[in-house]
Amino acid sequence: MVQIRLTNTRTRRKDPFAPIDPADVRLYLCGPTVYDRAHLGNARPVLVFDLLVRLLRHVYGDRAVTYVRNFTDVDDKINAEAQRRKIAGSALSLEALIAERTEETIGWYHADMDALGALRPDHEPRATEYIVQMVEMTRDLIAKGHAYEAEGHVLFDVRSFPEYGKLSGRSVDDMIAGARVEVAPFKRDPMDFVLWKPSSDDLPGWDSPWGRGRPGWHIECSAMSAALLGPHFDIHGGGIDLQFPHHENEIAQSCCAHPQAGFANVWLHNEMLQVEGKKMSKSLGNFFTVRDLLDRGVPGEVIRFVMLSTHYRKPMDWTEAKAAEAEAVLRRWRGLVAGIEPAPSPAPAVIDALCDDLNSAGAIAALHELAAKGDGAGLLASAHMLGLLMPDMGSWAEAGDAAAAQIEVLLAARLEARKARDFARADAIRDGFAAAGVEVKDTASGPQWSLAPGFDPEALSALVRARGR
RNA sequence: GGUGGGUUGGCGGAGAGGUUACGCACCGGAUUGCAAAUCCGUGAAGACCGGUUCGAUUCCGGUACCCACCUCCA
Repeated sequence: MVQIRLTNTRTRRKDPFAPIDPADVRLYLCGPTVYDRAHLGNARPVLVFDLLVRLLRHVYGDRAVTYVRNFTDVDDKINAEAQRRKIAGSALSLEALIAERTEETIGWYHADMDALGALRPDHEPRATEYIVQMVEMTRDLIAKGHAYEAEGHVLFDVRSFPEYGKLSGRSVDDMIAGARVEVAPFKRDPMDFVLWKPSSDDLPGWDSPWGRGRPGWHIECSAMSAALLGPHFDIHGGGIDLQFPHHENEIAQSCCAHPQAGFANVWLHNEMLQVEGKKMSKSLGNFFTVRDLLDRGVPGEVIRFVMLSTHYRKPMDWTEAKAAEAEAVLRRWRGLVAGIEPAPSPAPAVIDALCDDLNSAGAIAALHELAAKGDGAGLLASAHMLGLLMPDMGSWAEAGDAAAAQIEVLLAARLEARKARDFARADAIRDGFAAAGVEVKDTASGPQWSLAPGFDPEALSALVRARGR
């Protein structure tokens, strides 16, 4: 069996991956807060974990992997959006407005991630479905002396957990010295964080031993991972920005609630996304969602390819140039594998690259080499390993039947003109193809065509009409 | 101020203590009515300063610059 190696944030090393139970490899990815469309940065951990899950299933078997990704549907941003709709005159109750907002956002999220070829996780728990478990875990943490109640809040006592800060390499004292922590008067220590907080009447809330309230952000992942994967599982991940405080706090909660379990063995964090060399932000005007790109005609497969062409632990720069290059490569490859059945297994070079800390860029290089050798079957099987060249994701690269028929007619006319040595006429058709976004290649076995990025069906029709004159 | 990451050829982007990464672009050749595509081939690199070593772009130390996190954030 091949050996997978992964860089573990906890150990700061690339370690051989050894599952707790090879028959049930368990992963948890921190999912989105469902208050708005997913932006491009949200897609990165999804694609990294998608690749990881595909690799784990390849190595350990399709049924031997359990992949959990949550939806955070308790959040002040969701509440704010619901309140905005209420103020705007909605007749629905606040609870109904919140449900409406989260439902539609989850629908968008599924549609957008599906478009990128990301497999759905085995479980997609919502925070609101696990309030009971969160309350129970909070109660347990108080009983074990790791949390305390103060003014309707329940706070985690960071000083009760000596390991606090280990994941992110910080010490509580250093962080306090940084003087950027919010000091609430009822906290024993400025770094203590909220497990439960009171809700006013205009906010969603649940009954608890500490009154009507709602959970803090971090407790949901501790409660849901324990419920679905158990207190000890294999891999936990997300963006590097979650390393602190979110994952640090999850570790504190889970390890204190289940002292012997160990929580997640491997912590996997992806670096952040940039756009044209700059941080993606609303203020810089370079902020966009996955849907924005899809609507602009950038195929999901192209987004996926660009994302995978940079190693997950490096900052990834989204540029128009990369998208154009990716599109050209995918068109060429799709042409190469058209009508070919995939080989029985992916190329060893591709598996080796992926096993080496998910070296997707190295795997893509190996795909290039397969393509250069003309090994279409190997290319197809190996690309499938990366979720590329999938049969159901190629419609963007294909012409409709009508366009195909028109192109065939024009190709026949050009051939006729060339036979008659009427090169002016033949070249006019060729130029027309180029203008319409149809790429024609004259090969030894006759002309082959494909669609270029700017394909224009109108221009093609006009070309057919012009030929009649 | 604290923590972590980065700096590779024209551009993108990997691995490896010594042997071509790979892709795009460029250049030369084959091919073509001329092209495009394709094929063959050439060239081009590792921020800076030290150290270890027979040998470092790869390991170690320092400097500079960049980025992220430390506050909701993937």
